[in-house]
Order: sequence, then structure tokens, then C-alpha cells
Amino acid sequence: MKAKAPKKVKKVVDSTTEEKIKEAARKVFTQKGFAASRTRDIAEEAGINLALLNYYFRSKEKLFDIIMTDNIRHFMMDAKVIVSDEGTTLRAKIELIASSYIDMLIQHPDLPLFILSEIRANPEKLVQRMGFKEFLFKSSFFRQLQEASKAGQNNIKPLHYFINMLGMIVFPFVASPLLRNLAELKVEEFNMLMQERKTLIAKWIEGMLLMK
Amino acid sequence: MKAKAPKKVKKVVDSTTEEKIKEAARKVFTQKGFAASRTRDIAEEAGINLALLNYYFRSKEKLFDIIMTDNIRHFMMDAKVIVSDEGTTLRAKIELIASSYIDMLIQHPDLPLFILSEIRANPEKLVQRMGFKEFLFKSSFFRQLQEASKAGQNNIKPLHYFINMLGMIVFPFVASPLLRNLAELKVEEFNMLMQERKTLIAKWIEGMLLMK
DNA sequence: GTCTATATACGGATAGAC
DNA sequence: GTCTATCCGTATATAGAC
Repeated sequence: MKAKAPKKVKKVVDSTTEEKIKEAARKVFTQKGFAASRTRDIAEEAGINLALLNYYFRSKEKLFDIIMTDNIRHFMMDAKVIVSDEGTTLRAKIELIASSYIDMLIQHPDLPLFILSEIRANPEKLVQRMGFKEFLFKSSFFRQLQEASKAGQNNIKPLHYFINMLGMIVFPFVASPLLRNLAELKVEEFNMLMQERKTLIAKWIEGMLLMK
Repeated sequence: MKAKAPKKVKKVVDSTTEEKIKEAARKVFTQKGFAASRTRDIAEEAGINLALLNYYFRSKEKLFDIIMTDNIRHFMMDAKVIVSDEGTTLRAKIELIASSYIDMLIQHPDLPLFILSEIRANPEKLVQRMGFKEFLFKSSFFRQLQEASKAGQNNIKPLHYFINMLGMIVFPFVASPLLRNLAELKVEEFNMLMQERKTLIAKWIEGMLLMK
């Protein structure tokens, strides 16, 4: 009986070489973007040799694609679940979205700027992959938003509220280097500020919806 | 009397070679960022030769610095003036800021993502250059914001409102490739949507300030 | 699978003719 | 000032030994 190369039992702590490279790639790519990232840096960050990177992933671009798909999925996370839940109020949904996204963004603060930058560089390729459109507008969330918007009788398109919600959650992270400097906040202070927004955002949006 | 090289009368239509290169550089850099931009592309866009670019600007980085300084100044535009005006109400200031920024952003939609990306790549270098901090917090605008915030008695930091205002203005442009695809909007339709926000934003912020 | 050494491509910059 | 041709560093990718 011919012995195969020992296939590692996997995922005790997931530090196979492949996983190490991916982790390093995620870090470097997300911080500097595709063009400014060097495969050498990724290899070094992973503590392995440059040749090995190509052995596992063939090319910088292939590696990038994997990371990007992953990041996008990460960014979409529970959004789909929350947004589709028929059993919760609009207010509850917004609170849940704000809360879980802010938590996630505190963990991965440069994810959004990274994704948006790369989308700009490659719109056709990436926008589709997010697969958001398909269900957002049919979701429970959006229906509730439309109703609330209609009830307000101010004739404002629901899309505006969606943009505002997303912006209030995501924008501070996109602009954080600027804001942090402006207000002279340490990372920890900035994060506290973001924590405060978890409950505020839902309140604000609800306020907007009720406005005449 | 020794003749000097004929100094062009200048600025009839500002298409000196130098100006053409700068214009091309602004376009390419702003669309693709520093790292992904190739001097060859800039030269081609300007309809001149690569060597000429270096003749005028010495290096890619020098050229970039010039464009960036320019862009930042552009982005700061009348902000300082509006924000410092002692004679207008908070509401009027916000309306004016939203209105003039949205006009500007419709003209230069990828300016903010560009600036924010490059700041991430080079925080120390760029953030200072904006010279915002010095006066924002002492400005008439911020004082009014603080007062209004205090009057609201909800104990929310004024900074939150500032972030929200900036986010509501800027975020849609930062996320426009995504939003446009999501809502299936043509550029022209997207711009109309942004026009609507000119008056809405001030209303929304005022609403937030009045909330209990 | 992992390394060292090397081939190859690309992009920024310069030399030198006009 | 403007061009063509070329240099040279740097970054990706591969060959081949272990």
C-alpha cells in the first residue's frame, strides 16, 4: 500500500503554511491595497519564502482574488440574516446591524476602505461578487423601510435612509485617520466613540423617518 | 540685449505642456491612486512623451505631491470660510456646506476616496497638510454645534454630529460604485439623488440635535 | 514542501540627438 | 522643449537542489 503525503489533521489552530500565507496576505493587502503590496512583504510577514507563496497560489493576482472574495463575504456576514428576519421591527434590525457591524469594524477597521478602493479599481469584477442586490430590495428590512418612509409622508426616497445608515456606520472607519487626527483621539478612544454609536444610529434613523 | 526664451503669455486656455501634464496626472492619480498609476499612462493621457514628464517634474513622487496638495486644497475649498462665518445660523452653515460640497463632489466624484486612500498609505505626511484641526474646533460652526448639542440635553458629543454631517455628504460618493450598482442608477440619476440631499442633510442634522 | 538562485518583465528615470 | 533609445532598479515568477 502506497503511502500518501501525510494530510495534516487540519484546523487545530489552522497554522498550516497555506493558512499562514493567507493570513499574511490579508493583512498586507488590506492595509496597502493590491498595487502597493509586494509579494515579498507577504512572504516575510508569513515567515516563509517568496517561492513558496507562488508554489501555493500561483500568482499574486490569484492570491489577491481569494483574499478579496473572502473579505467581501466577511463584510456581508450576518447582514443577510438580519435583513431578512421577518420577526423583528425595523428599529431592532437597525440596532442589530449597527451593533454587529461596529463590532466587526473595530476588529477590522481598514476593511471598508480597502474594499471600496479595490472596487473603484475594478468595478465590474467585484461589484457582482457581492451579490447584494438580489435580495436587499426584496428583504423584510427594505419593505419595512419603505413603509416607514411612506408613513412619514415627507416623500423622501427610502434609499436615502439606507445610505445614511450605511454611512453613519461605515464612514467614520473610512475616514478614521483623518478624524482621529482631527479630534486627537487614540485608537482606544476612537473605538469608544464608535461604541456609543451602536445605539445612537438606530435612534437617529428613526428620528429621520418620523420627521415632517 | 539678450533675448530670453519666449515666456508664453499664459492662461489663455492654460494648455501649456506643464498644465497638460498636471491635468493628466490629476486624472490618472485620482482614479487609480499613486501606486497603481504609471508615469507612462500619465504621459500618454497628456499626449506627450514620458521623458518630458520627468523633464518638468523630476519624478513621479514630486508630481504626485503637487497634485495631492492641490487636491487637498480643493477639498478644503470654501469650508474654512463657511465654517468661520459669525453671521449665519448653524442651519444655514450646514445647508451651505452640504450644497457646495455636493456640487463639488458631483464634479469630482472620486476625490474623497482618493484622498482617504492616500492618507491611509501616508498618514503623517498628509494629515498635517490639510491644516483643519487648527481652526475647526475654534470655529463659529463648532461653537454653534456645541451649543445646540447642549441645548438638546441628550448628552451626545458634538463630534458625532460632525461625523454624521461629513458622512452624509461624502459617503455616498465614496461608495458610489457600490450604491449605483445596488440601486441600478445611471450616473445622472445618482447625481439627482445627491442633489436631493443638499437640503435634506441640514434638516436631518437639525432633527438629530433636537432629539431627546 | 521548502529553500536558493535566477530568469523575466515592468516601470521610473536619464542620456543625448534634434 | 521635445523626442528616441536605453539604463537600471525592483518585483513577480520559475528552475532546480534538497
